[in-house]
Amino acid sequence: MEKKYKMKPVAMKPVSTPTHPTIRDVARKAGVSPGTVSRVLNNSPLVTPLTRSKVLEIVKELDYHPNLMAHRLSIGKTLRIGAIVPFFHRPAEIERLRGVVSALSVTTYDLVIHNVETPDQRDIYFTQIPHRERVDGVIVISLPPKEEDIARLSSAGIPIIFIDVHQPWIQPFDRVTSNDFSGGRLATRYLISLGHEKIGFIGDLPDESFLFTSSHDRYLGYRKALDEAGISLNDTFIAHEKHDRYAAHKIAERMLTMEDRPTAIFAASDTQAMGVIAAARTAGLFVPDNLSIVGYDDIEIAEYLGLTTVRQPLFDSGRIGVELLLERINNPDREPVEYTLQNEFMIRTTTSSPKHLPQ
Amino acid sequence: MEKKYKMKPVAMKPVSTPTHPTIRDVARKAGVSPGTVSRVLNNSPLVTPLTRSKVLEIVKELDYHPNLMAHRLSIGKTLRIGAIVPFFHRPAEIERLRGVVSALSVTTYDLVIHNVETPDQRDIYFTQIPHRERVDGVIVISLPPKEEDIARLSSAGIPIIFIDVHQPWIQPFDRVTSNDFSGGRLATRYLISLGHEKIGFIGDLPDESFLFTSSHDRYLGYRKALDEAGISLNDTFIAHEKHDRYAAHKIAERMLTMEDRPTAIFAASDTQAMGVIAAARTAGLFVPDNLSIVGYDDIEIAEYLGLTTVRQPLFDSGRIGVELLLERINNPDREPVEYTLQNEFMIRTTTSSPKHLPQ
DNA sequence: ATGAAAGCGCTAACAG
DNA sequence: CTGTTAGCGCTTTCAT
Repeated sequence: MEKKYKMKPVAMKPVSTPTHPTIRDVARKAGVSPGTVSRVLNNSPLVTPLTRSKVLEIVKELDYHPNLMAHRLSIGKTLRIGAIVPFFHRPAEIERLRGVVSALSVTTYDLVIHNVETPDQRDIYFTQIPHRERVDGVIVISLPPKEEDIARLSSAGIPIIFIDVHQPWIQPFDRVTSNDFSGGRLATRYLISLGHEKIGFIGDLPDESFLFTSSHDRYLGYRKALDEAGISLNDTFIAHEKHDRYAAHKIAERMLTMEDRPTAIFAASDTQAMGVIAAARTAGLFVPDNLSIVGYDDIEIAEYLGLTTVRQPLFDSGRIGVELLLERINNPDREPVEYTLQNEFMIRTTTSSPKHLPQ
Repeated sequence: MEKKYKMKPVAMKPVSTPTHPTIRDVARKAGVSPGTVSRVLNNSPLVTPLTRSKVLEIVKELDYHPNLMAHRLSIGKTLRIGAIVPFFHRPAEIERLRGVVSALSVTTYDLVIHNVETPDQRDIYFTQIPHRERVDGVIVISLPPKEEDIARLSSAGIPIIFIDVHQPWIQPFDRVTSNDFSGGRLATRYLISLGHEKIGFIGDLPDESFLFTSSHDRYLGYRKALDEAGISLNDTFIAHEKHDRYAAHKIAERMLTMEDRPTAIFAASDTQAMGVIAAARTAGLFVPDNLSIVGYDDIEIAEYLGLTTVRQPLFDSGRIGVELLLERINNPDREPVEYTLQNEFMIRTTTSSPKHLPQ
């Protein structure tokens, strides 16, 4: 009755579904109780060295591995961190993610990545992810929630850290930021200090769907610096285009072939600065003698290109974001903090004083 | 006895640890059994439309979300896919990962990423990850296991797919590949067809630690094409350097300033081709008139640079990898398959017939 | 220091 | 169709 297949004991693929040893198997074989096995596995001090070593021996012998899901259900934590990140192939986001991955890799937390490329996806993730039944905390990178999402997010009661998000309504949350306005001002001031007065700006289109603010803030910094230097704004030197090398290239080319062209261009990102560099070449302009170029971000390729740029600590933003998040997980009642990272200005070879060519 | 704190029922921060509604709460409030709630949640056809809607109503009212860990423990699956990927900031790996993320985003599986930057990490992940208690399947990207790992990997009995791994000892596993040898041959043949005979090659250093083969296979393809065309190998036209723009730049510069320099260079990756482009500029050579350049991969920036290159379907490799993996998860006994993706040759503007300059 | 037993929240027979 | 009842594998009091 009990052994229908007694005659063919090896019949049903015994290998392909090898039922894994559980904590009970270990316990039985070690001659202890499951509780004790659990204790040694969790480094409880309440076990005799002898039993501990005995248990560990059996663990090795059976090649036992604890069941993750059972563990997590039992302790009431998911040990998962969700990351919501837009355009996760972009160099700057990748660099932030690397910081996150790196910091998380030395913990027991898993990272669950959600890539956002459309506003729809953004909305989905912002409503679905932040539930304690799914993750213990979430890291939002460069992606502002809508103001109307805030209530839900905070009532979800789950720790959230915003990296590179500046909307005022996220103040109830932890955040790590850097100052785009001052970065933009810094870059522009440097060009001014070099003697430039005709300074162009190329940044992103005003963004309705994602509410990104970086490019605009850098633009405001640019205006501020000009204003402080008493240089009046020239609209033909200012362009807002898609965040994209091509678009930057095209518009820079137009700008550089004007009668009265800028002698320097501040691009709101290194990606766009690359477009400007190429445009200079197309226009027959030497960098930096005929045109100075400053970028923003200091993505990996910037150094290779010799691009002068405003370096924001991308990797660190991810790393520190994780740290703050884990702190909050352990101490949910702490006041929200904002951790501001300092930019660094990287002077390389795409900038110089304007050389006056023989007319 | 049972209610020690009867007099102070609201005392201990009731908000910061809001105990979430469980399936029982829903059941009770809806006047049904937990089983029934579970059924509607899992779209079982065995529920009356009436009770279903009733239950769903309560679900919404209570803002109930099922506990992931409990669900997964109960069904005996982790619903997790592990990805082991080296140098996950590199454009080609990112593109593969994007394919993976994209394919997984429409499933219930989570992706757990493990970034490998050292042989140690590789070893750790190859021994720890592949356990059914942790993930339901694993995707290995561009990272060959050592031969000695194979036994453990297959005896772990967990579905694994290798993307871009060519070692013969992984044949027991599913894999998606593209043919680097034929890609290298293709690129070189094209240059030959253009009339080039002095064709340089710049590829990676022979790699001891990770056993990467792509660069070497492309090199073999290069040699094959030359051989087929009856062109004899010139050692001074061949360089193996770190996988890196700088290194490629430097070595290309040396190559291009030789007395007898190549008229074309095939770089084993677009990244290295970028170094060659820059070196040409440094050396005062116009591309393509004075120097033709072919890359490999077709990473995003290649199109922008107008780089002629061998396109391998990176995104698709990830996407298809996921598909094959999920198929195997559902059908563990299927024969191992190899899915070979076709390369595509992208002719752009860095290649032309060699122009004979006036000596 | 260790064992026994209850329970984490869900699913899946099994009855009815 | 729905309710009841065992688990899934681990942790954690509570006794001893």
